[in-house]
Amino acid sequence: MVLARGVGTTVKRYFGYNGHTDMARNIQKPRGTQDILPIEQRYWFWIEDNWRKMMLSAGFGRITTPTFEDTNLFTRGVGETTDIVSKEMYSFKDRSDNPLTLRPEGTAGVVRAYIENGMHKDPQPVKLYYFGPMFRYDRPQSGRYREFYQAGVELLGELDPIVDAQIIAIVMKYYTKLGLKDIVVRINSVGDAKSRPKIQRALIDFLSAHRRNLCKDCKRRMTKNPLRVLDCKEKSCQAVAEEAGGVVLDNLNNDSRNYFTKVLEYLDDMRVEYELDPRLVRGLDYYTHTVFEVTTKTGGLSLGAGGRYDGLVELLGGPDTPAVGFAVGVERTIDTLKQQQANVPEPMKPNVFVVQLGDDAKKKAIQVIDRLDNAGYQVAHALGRGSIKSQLRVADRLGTSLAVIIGSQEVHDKSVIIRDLNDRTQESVLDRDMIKAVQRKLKEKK
RNA sequence: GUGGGCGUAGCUUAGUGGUUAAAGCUCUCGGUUGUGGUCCGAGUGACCGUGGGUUCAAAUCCCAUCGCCCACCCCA
Repeated sequence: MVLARGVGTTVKRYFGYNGHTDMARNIQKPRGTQDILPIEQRYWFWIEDNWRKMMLSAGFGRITTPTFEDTNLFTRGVGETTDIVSKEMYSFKDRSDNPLTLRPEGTAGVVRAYIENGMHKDPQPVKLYYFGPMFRYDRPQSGRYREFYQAGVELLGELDPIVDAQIIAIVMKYYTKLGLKDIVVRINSVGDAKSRPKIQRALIDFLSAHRRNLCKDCKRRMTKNPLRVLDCKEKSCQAVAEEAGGVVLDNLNNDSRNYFTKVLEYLDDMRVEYELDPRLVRGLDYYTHTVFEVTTKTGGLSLGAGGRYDGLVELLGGPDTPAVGFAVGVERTIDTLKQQQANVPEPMKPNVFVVQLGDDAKKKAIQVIDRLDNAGYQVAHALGRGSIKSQLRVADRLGTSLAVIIGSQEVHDKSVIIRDLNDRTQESVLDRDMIKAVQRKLKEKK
């Protein structure tokens, strides 16, 4: 036996063939992507349905933009120095050498559509929402994927602190409606375009003075993107970052400060619970004024983030237009729903199961299924199975409480058996009374 | 891009050099006529991630590689 095994090994080595060719090797999903199986879909329905309902009732219209766009949209819009653009984009050339990129975020595309479709000529503000996949070449880890979904909302064409507050209020209401507990929105202001240079200068001055206390990443960030030092997690930087947050607020110009104060006032009036976080900074270049991020109170990954971006429309070739938006991180929100064991509705169970025995009964079953379906019932069956036993086992597994059973006797009698799967009682009714009988039985159960 | 952990059946795992790789769950069939959940019986199911090496002998030891998970960076 040992010998036989040895021979097999020899053959394998000699021919270099192990029964499978390279072509037969199983293909796996690309790194950082996921299959969302039927059992998971209840969460996705829940997220999406609530988003749609909330947005529509708040007067936002759905917009669907392309999954890929001209690469320049993102390099210009998101900012060349950002990590997203510099190292996380799925960029490629199509067969005509057009430079394209799978969208890494949703706002740039919406703004492009706003401009391209002349929506700046519509009554302002223009209120839009979307739901769809985004792509970033990240290293996957918990709550992070290369293809991930965002539910987003954008309000363009209005500069008023009330709309910032409204967006925040509406997304907090959304998270609450999903069933999440202990969530909080952290909020900050990064100043308007005019106060930006002053803030930058003050910040660089301040950081330079404390250079020796900064980590090497922050020394690099200091000049390139000083705001980013504020949310450095390096312990050595914490103290400096804390103070630097104050530097930003101190250097807001009057407009920015007043704007921010107003936003906070409105939030208080709306009784939205928020946390002022002078160190909150967003990773995209286009933000101005208000920035905010939603997390659970225990911290962790952000469930969504947003802010005001008054310069973006103009930057992308449109008229000078203020705007504010927010994006929900769908996977992270679902993770949190699970962690908190939130009450997410289960998919509808079938309420009637049709069992058939024999060829004639199977043909009759098709008609019975159709009648039940037309009467509005969720009908399940296992027409491919023969025995009553295996069919009823399926009915059990599905959790159906009522079965309609058809054998050759019933075909002959123009009747069906209606069986209550909970109390194991059953009765025979004529075909023409079937719907009525089913209706009565299901009513009893409620 | 950097660091750590892990890859055995669809799932959860046992098996650390020696017969034909083991179990639970799942799945399929059956437990005498046309009746399910529990129970009982049987069966299907494993390129032991992949490639190479060491050895008489490798799931087990070594190297490489790929994949998954986690953390950093960054971000939703």
